[in-house]
Amino acid sequence: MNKMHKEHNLTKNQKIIFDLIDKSSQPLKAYSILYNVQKKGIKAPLQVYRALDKLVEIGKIHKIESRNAFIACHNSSCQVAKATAFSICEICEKVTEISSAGLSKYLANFKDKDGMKYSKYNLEFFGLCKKCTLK
Amino acid sequence: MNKMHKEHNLTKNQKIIFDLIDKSSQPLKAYSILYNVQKKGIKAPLQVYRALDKLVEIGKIHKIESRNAFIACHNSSCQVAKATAFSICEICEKVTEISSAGLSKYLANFKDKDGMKYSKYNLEFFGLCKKCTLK
DNA sequence: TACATAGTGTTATATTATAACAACTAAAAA
DNA sequence: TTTTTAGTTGTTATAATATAACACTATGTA
Ligand SMILES: [Zn+2]
Ligand SMILES: [Zn+2]
Ligand SMILES: [Zn+2]
Ligand SMILES: [Zn+2]
Repeated sequence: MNKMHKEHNLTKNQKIIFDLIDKSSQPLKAYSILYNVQKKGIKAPLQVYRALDKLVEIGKIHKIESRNAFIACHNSSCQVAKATAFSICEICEKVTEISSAGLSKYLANFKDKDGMKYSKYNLEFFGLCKKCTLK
Repeated sequence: MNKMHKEHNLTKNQKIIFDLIDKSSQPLKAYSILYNVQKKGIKAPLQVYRALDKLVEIGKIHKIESRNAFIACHNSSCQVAKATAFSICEICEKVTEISSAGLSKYLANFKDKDGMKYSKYNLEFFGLCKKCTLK
């Protein structure tokens, strides 16, 4: 069976956990994931964290650092595991992955004072989502 | 006594903890701070976290989200508490606050697909610092 | 003074994450 | 096929990070 670019054969635990995150409309926290997959035989935190680590590594999910939560990648899984940007609503906690060619390009090419370029970044914007702005 | 713009009279605990962070060459973690200020009478995690929360709020320090660690602000304390950018070395863990007018401007004006602007952001770049690049 | 606001000290507890080790599985090398 | 290897699993225990709740104290302001 020939693997396509970026295709990863998830293991059982990885698949269970990815499916849960992927179906969720908001980021999920590790222990909430644990609670939700216990009926499927995943009993310990470490089983969850191991799957999360792997899924992050291969770019199927991203960690929202300011929230200690995990969201499925929606940028075609994900050319940019190393270059992530999110908007986070400070009221309802809705999180959206930003996919902007302009932004990616700007940040990928950003050099600091010393002329140093970076291999990876994570950007989190905070504000109010549309819904919460109208309230 | 008239307060100047951005001047904050730190309380005893806030001052102890700010001084420690300010003197440190790298970001400090909450429990390492606790350990280091116990001789000064700060005995419990909550005393540390309360001071940290306040110092973050007024922009004297920033939290490095991906590291759960705290660093003193070096952008004149800090016009940009709500707009932070750091570079993080993935080998030696050195963290530097980036102060780039171009970057600030770009991000402050960034609008997503829906034309939404954000009131706040945090950006963390990862790579190798100069020293570690040469090794 | 009286009141409000913020900070303190304390104990207990919640939440997030990793260490250590034995066992299993799949794939690839011999 | 057997052997080896790398990766994953299941498990118990524990480390690291962060907050709840409550009584009390300081400080500024009306
Ligand atoms: Zn993505
Ligand atoms: Zn919202
Ligand atoms: Zn700053
Ligand atoms: Zn370095």
